[in-house]
Amino acid sequence: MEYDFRAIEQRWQTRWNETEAYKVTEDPSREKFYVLDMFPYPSGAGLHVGHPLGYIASDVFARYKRHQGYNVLHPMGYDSFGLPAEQYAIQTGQHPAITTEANVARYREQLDQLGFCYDWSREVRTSDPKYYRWTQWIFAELFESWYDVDADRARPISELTDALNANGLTGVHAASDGLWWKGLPDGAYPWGSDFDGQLTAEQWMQCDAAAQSHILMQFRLAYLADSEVNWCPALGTVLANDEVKDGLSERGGHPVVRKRMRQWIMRISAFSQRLIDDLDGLDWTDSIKEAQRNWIGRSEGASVHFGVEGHSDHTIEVFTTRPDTIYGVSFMVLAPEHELVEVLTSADHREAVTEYQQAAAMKSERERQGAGDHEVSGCFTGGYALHPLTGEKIPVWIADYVLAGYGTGAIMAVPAGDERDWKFAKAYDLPIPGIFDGIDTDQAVYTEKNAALRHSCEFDGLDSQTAIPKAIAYLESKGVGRGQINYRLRDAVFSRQRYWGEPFPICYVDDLPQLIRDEQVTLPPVDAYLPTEDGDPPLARAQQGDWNVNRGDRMEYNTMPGWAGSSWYFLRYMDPHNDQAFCARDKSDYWGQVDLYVGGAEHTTGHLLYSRFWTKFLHDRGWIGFHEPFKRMVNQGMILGRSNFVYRVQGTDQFVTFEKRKEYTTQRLHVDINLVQSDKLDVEAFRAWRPEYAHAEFILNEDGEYLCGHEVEKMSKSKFNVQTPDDLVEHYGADTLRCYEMFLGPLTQHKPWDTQGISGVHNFLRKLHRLFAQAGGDAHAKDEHHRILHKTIKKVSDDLDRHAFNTVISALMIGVNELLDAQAQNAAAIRPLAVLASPVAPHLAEELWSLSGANGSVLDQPWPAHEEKWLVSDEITYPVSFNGKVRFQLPVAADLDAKAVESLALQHEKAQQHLEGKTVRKVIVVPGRIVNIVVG
RNA sequence: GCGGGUGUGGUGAAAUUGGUAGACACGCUGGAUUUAGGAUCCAGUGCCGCGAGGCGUGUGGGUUCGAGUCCCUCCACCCGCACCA
Repeated sequence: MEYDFRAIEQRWQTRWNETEAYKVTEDPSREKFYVLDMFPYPSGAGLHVGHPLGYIASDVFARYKRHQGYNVLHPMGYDSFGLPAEQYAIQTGQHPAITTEANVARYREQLDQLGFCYDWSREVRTSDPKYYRWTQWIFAELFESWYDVDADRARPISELTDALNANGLTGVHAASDGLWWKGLPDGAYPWGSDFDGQLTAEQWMQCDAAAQSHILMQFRLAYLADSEVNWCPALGTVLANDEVKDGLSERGGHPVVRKRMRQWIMRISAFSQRLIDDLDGLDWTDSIKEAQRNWIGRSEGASVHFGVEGHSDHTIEVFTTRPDTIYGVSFMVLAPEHELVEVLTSADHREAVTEYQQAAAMKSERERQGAGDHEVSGCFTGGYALHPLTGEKIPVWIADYVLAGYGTGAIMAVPAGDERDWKFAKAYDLPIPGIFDGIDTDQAVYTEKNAALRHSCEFDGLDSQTAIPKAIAYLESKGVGRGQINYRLRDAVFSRQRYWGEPFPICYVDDLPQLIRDEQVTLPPVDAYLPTEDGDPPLARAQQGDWNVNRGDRMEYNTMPGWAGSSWYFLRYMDPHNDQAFCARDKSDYWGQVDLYVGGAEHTTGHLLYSRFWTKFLHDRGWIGFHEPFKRMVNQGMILGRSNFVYRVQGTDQFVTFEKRKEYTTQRLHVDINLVQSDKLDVEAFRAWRPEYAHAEFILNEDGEYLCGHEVEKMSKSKFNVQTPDDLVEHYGADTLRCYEMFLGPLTQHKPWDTQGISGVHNFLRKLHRLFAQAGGDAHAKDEHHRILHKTIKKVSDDLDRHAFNTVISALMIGVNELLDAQAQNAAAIRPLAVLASPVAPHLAEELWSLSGANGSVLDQPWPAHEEKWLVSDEITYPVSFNGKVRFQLPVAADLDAKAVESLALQHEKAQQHLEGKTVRKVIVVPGRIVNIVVG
């Protein structure tokens, strides 16, 4: 009987659908296991062979856990809001929902043919109003929350209002921008210009409702503020930092400039320390954890206040990680945007300063940060700061290299100990006070921390490690500074000027945002998906009657960013149809954290950070019982494509074969891999491929063939090297593709895609099928068959436990080969093999299970346990080595002790040859492993 | 520059705690069968050597009876971050 994979796969997929084999429900009597894939954005291109790699791995693991008796949650859905559908809508006028629907259908078809064990009844789509209703709800909860720094958790805003009514801000540490009152609009507030943020209850009560609302806005976790954003004129939208690469938009590669806009912002910075600390408990790779830490960018140091000469009402606050070097300060630098530049600039420097500021503002982020070459530029303000310890006058400069967005936007420059300060001092001929004993900092900067300090008064003779805490204490005692921890992580801009995203449940009354909580706001239809002529986002095009809810003076026109919906989707799978809550607490208590999260490592830093942030928030507010979403994560490597090239002779229609390309001046062009077989080009197909090649002529090799060049690179449409799973499933079946992708190599490694090897895996499945097809009930099962089977059970189980899917396939191949050689024909005896194969080849496994005469579905079978008695053998073959080089094999009884093995080894005739004329210095016998004889 | 990772046959790779390096596959070579094959089966296949044997896990060193595995040095490549005070 042949292995008819088409019939088999069809039959069992139908059966699974009929029996709802993969539907799961909460069952407190069983332990749960949650296996999650990073859900895809349904792009128009469909899946290529790289996409399913992670899905297959997680599917294999989910099935394995199911066999082990776990109640396995393994859902799938779509991150279906996004830019490509919107761009397509702009070009064609087609509503993005239609495009998305079509793409989702295509994805589903491709996923279905691979036989995944997803519980599709739990499917989610972020663009479905029934889903984004709850994304909006979480936003609303964030809006209605503040961060209590002392309790280190988020709390309802009503509790802050209560505190303000009672005691003002006294005794309350609410996370905010440090100078929160500066963010208030101009208006009547019951305090003067010397207000320092210590709001009293009286002051709070004197504010009218609007003023109070503005004050509360400074503390909400989702708040409105003017902020400098990455504005992409071509896309008409704001981009997150991780959507900008080298000053260009990641999607489309359009220029990005900085612009101040009123935006919704998420106060993720309040969670910085927890986002760092909680990494320790996660089973993620070091590189992913390190990327999280880098992104958050904690640094310890001190904030120090410098006086301003002639302006006793101002101080310049700086952040430094090296307060010990404070006596080495010879100048200060402010970011060009720093608010004190106005104050400090003297009349004779005003023109130059203004010019420098303008030049800096004109530059894009890209030019300012420069692609590697950090040119020194700056401008003296003419103003002076006063050293907080010596009272010395210190010139104040402005320069590009100080960033407005980090720290306080100002630094104390210590050229002796900081590379950038040193370069700046050299460029502008500023003094470099030597503060390190025995080190000539005129010649080179010294950034290490080992040297003793000098010319530093109370810190003289100390190394940095010792001096830093002393310096902080000293600054504190003088009232000019304090220890401080700084984070690079900035609050996340949450507004996008796009159509295809979640609308905010917000309207404005007198420019004050009002939450809409009693009714869901859904996306209104618009006549075009572009900004308005006034530059408002596309939603501003909606007419009054187009909104299903229309309140206040106007609705919010922005939509939420892509990461909104993807930050909590793992929770919705637990309770996907709940219309009373985003997820019932008893459901999230049962399913809990994701036990295994599988996805690519690319672009995940932001996703993980935001998802962890929202999880912590929902936990703080008591909506869920855990504070990290993904306990364990595995990042699959990228599958690379193998591209083919043709070589066009410059300026002609002639194409020269790979071997002769050097004889001409040629242009290397990607050619569709479907026109190439084993690097040989089908020249007729090539002519037919594109009109410009219709008259192509070919310079062939000796064999009369056109040979293409090749290279391994990322799979992409533009490189014509995309392999879709569809052809392979058609040709070999889903089980073969599944096994092959697993067999390719370690899951986490990048690897080139090469279909040549697929026949080997297909062959294995055919042999497996043959093994069961020829087995009968009355054949005799020999001990050897049991030994092979139990060895395989152990190996496959161990390898699955450690996610070594490639060797799972190898182990099964070995088992099948050996059982065929040993003529194992007893159906009952080989039956457990069907269960072993079930995670990787589920369709065939069902077929084998039924071929072996068993009832029911293989899915419901417990995972076989190996029996130790079949693994022990009564004979062991020792490799015997001399000085570490193996010379012969020595079979002995397994229960022989080391001494006896040693003497047998030494007596062996081959041993005698190697011992001739030499003395035995030592004999090492490692029981069960090896014998090593040291001679000399 | 900083951080993370990877270097093993012609190719993808295996070797889980230091114990026979190259399992399992692909490819290749030879053979059988076949009208033919990109089908099937058998044998061979790390390199050098007729052979005995020697050499082999990016480089150089170290620890050890024994190193792909542990330590140090250097090299190459990939990924991430990057004027972060």
